[in-house]
Amino acid sequence: MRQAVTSISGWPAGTALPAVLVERTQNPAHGDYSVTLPLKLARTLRRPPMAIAQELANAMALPAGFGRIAVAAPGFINLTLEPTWLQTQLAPIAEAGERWGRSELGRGTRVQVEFVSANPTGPLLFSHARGAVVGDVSARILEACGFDIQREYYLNDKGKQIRLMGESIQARMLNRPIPEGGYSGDYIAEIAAEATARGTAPEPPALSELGIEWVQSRVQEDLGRLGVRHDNLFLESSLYSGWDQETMRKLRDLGRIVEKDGAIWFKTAGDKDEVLIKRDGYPTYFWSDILYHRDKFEKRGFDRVVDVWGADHQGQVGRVKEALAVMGIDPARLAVLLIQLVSVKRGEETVRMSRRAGVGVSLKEMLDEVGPDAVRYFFLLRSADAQMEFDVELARRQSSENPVFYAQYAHARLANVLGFGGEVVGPPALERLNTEWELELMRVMLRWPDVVREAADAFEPHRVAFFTDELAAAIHRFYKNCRVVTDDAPLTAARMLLSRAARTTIANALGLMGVSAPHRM
RNA sequence: GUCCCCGUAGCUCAGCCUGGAUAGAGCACUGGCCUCCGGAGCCAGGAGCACAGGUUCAAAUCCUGUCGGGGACACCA
Repeated sequence: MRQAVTSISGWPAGTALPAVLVERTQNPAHGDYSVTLPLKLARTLRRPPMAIAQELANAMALPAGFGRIAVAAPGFINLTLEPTWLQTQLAPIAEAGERWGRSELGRGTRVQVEFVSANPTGPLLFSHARGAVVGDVSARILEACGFDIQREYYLNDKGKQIRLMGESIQARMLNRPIPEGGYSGDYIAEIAAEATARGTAPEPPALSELGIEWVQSRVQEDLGRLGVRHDNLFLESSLYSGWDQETMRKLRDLGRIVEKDGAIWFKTAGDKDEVLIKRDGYPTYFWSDILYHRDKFEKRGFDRVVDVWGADHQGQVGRVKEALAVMGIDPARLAVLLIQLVSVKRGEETVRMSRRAGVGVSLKEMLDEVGPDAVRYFFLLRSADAQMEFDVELARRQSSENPVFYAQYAHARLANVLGFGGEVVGPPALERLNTEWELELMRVMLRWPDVVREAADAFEPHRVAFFTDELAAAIHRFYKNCRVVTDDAPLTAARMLLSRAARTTIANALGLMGVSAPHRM
């Protein structure tokens, strides 16, 4: 938040006065907000920071809600929210219900979030779930901020790997050795059995099609259990019925296409060109990515696009953005979230997973073992750009050591006490909500709309998880220290209202993460 | 060799973008708390910014370098 000031002594005449930036304090002992401008101006003004702070503090006009304004060494201005103001916020929060924390910042801006998009050559690995959760929750957060969101799954339904899968199934059916680089997992045998049962011809094209269908139904099943759904399935093959030639023509006209060594290349600004169509006639992933992203922006008209990719695709980001820029599409409209590797720790054993290596623990297995809530919450307790270790034993523990239970229990406790308290009689004595635990709880939950907005701005869903953890702690402390239902009717009514507002907030936070908010556990 | 991410408590991680006032949490460990709305909880305790320079009134945060872990640099997908 910014405050305007009309003058600062010593500030050079004729130049614009700086806005006074009011920031949240890191330490609650210093109040809720602080201003550090005096420290920053001290040198320019050649005045002691404390004197500037004093002057500004006297001159500042503050919005409603603030009580104390204090100057502190070496030159801070500290602002504290008035308890009476905090208390009046409770009814609106409880009243807003699911709308509490939502905003219209996006104003209908169309954003596509594309995530998972795993090759349909095998069931999902647990590592895919991280992208699924980050993508899904990013989409939910943007929706909460009023953006118009489409969730898309990009399906690589053509190309070498798909043919290879068909050949692998065929080999299985005919009891021949698996081809070089082919697929040999148990699911290939299952698909082969299905093909035999259906009487599908043992030829790669038909088998590839069946394989994709089989794998996709498993993928959808796993994602469904995780609470993740997509609005649109986009087929890579659809890029190759005219759009490719049209785009090729455009790039040719722009002088960006060269042919050499029997391949077709994209001329980059750097010294290394990139292959689009290989000598064997197959397109590269780069070419598909160009066609696909041009389709998103130019054909379908998304204002912004968020891609959730595995970190091993890091090298692609720059190239795709360059190609977009060449075609006149502002690359800043594309945001790529690179999801770092996940390893699974089970006791002493650690299994590292890499999409490329194609080995590891299946998502299905983890869903069976720890359940969707723990999978989602654990992924969200890490920022996406850090590698992480997933501790299975901790996640599956149905006890206090598990952070997902801590948050859910806070919700269940409030739900329980609200039921226990029954109908509220008489007006609440809001002014009596003045213990440190009650005020702390109010302060934490009033941050909720900012948390949502910041998580949306930065595409950082983990902020919601960390907020949830903090809120849960404030709820547990309040609950332990302030008995809600007593003979004192006005106080009971006030604490019931506080409980309702807090329950609303934590329910919304859990909801935004796609984690269930149980009324009893 | 070039580029990207990471290095914070015994372990797993926030905080870094936008520098501020004693650096946070969970797990583990130690000691307390159930006549009372749910003890899956609360209260108390110790311990940390990889290293070296620089910028600044102020550096975990910005800059440079070093070391360590992971990833990317294919007519692979």
